[in-house]
Amino acid sequence: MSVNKPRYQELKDFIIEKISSGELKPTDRVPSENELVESKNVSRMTANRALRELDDEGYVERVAGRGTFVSDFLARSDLLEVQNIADEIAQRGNTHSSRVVRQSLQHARGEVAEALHIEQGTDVFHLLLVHAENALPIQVEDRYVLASFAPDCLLQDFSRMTPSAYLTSVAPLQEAEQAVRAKLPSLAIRDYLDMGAEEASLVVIRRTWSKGHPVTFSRLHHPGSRYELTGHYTPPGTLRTASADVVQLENLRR
Amino acid sequence: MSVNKPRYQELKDFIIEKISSGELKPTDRVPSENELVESKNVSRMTANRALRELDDEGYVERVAGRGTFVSDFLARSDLLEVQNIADEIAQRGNTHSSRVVRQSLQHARGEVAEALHIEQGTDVFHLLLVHAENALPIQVEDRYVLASFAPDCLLQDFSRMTPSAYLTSVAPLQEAEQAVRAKLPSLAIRDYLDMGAEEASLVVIRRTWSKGHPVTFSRLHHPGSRYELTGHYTPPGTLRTASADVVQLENLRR
DNA sequence: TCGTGTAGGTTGTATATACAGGCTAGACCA
DNA sequence: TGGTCTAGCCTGTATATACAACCTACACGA
Repeated sequence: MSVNKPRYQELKDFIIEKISSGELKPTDRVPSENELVESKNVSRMTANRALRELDDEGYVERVAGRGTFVSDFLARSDLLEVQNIADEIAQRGNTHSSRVVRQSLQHARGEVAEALHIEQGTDVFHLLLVHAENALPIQVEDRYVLASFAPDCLLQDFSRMTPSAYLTSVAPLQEAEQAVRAKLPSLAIRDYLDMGAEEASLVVIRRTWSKGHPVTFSRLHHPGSRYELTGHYTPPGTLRTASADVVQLENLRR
Repeated sequence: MSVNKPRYQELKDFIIEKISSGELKPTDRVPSENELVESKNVSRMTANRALRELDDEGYVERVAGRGTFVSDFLARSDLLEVQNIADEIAQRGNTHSSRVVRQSLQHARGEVAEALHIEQGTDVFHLLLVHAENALPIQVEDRYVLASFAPDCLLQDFSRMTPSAYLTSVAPLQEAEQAVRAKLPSLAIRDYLDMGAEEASLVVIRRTWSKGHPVTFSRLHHPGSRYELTGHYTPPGTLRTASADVVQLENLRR
């Protein structure tokens, strides 16, 4: 254990703690370099390095002349881009619409309980939505949300705000894990997505964490003939994604 | 155009240029901070920032007391990890084997010519391999390689070294773009992969750049019932995460 | 009232300096 | 010969200082 960590790292941890605890929310102003010089008794260059690295890592955004501000997760995170299909569709200049098929309280069982790290029978909300791009169905969102995480989930109108937008408003999502599979769709899925008989579906299975615990588990079904996931790599290591004209999401990274 | 870029950025560009031009190869020693102070007439802190950021970005690795060295692309790039299925299989402790179905010179047409940004009829090598994990077929690699990029491609024994390992030995691959799709396999693919009649395939379509030009285009077909792509995201913004690799489905079968 | 100008805070960069700690080759000694 | 020690290079961090550019609120004047 590094008992003696560098002072710039202490500063970074100090800021990160304020962000992840909720004391500092997106768009909030972060102490300026000079304020850190005062309060933390460090030189300005040390404060500068801490804030600059937090900027590089995406925690904050800095504007010369104005200050340093907590990043707006909804606005800039690629994680969110992956999650919110409404934004993806809007980015392509198309119209998003969605239909809520189910919005109910259930007791978690089997795979869902396992994925969310909860006991069998724990309360979860079950959401089933069909998302459409220009009226053409493009995704079936089959989602389970830990009830204790978002108690007022049943009161939301998810035809107006997507579940992922709602969930990120409840608390910042801090980690996500996903798997992509190819499957033949069930009859129900095929029906929702208006798919042909000889068509495969692309399924994204995703789990999202907040504050160290998984809070939602979802299966996103897409018609294989109309949907693809795209990714773009630039070495070394880091992946960036760009929007394309086709229906797209992005996956992977390093 | 930013005529005046910061001096630390000039230093970074200077080093990156030496790396991508091949003048500095993986594991080669990079000029030390003090050497840059001398040769570039900057302060040590400026040289330090340049080298430290190159380290953060993965271009180089620094060892206190020894120096700064060019990263070994093959050893650490996730781009490579994603590409070389043999390594992925080995990482899971399993045995990789592959069978070369086709290894021939062709004239590029249609989609291939378009993907590689070349004229119709330009020489390309066509490779078709079946990769197996513990003797179970897992991937059909259908790859086109720009002939001028790797002239001795037909002489290679790809049952011993995978095409991607060979290609990265010819020149570092600097960029990759991929799309993931779900499809019903053709009869040939289904046969190669030993798939059932009611099974979808997961297809990764990838294009890789070297020195600013696309040099290979490939379609990687996987059996949908046995394989998935996984990814792991950690916010904020920078999806700097675990490798995106092909993983075998185990307990997730239903 | 409305526009202009500016003072002062903020980030961005660059330098000089200092000390700590890691690593290695070569000097030195037994 | 073989082991030890150290000088000298390297990175890692921290500070003090300086100047530029940017942005905003507010005072000022037409």
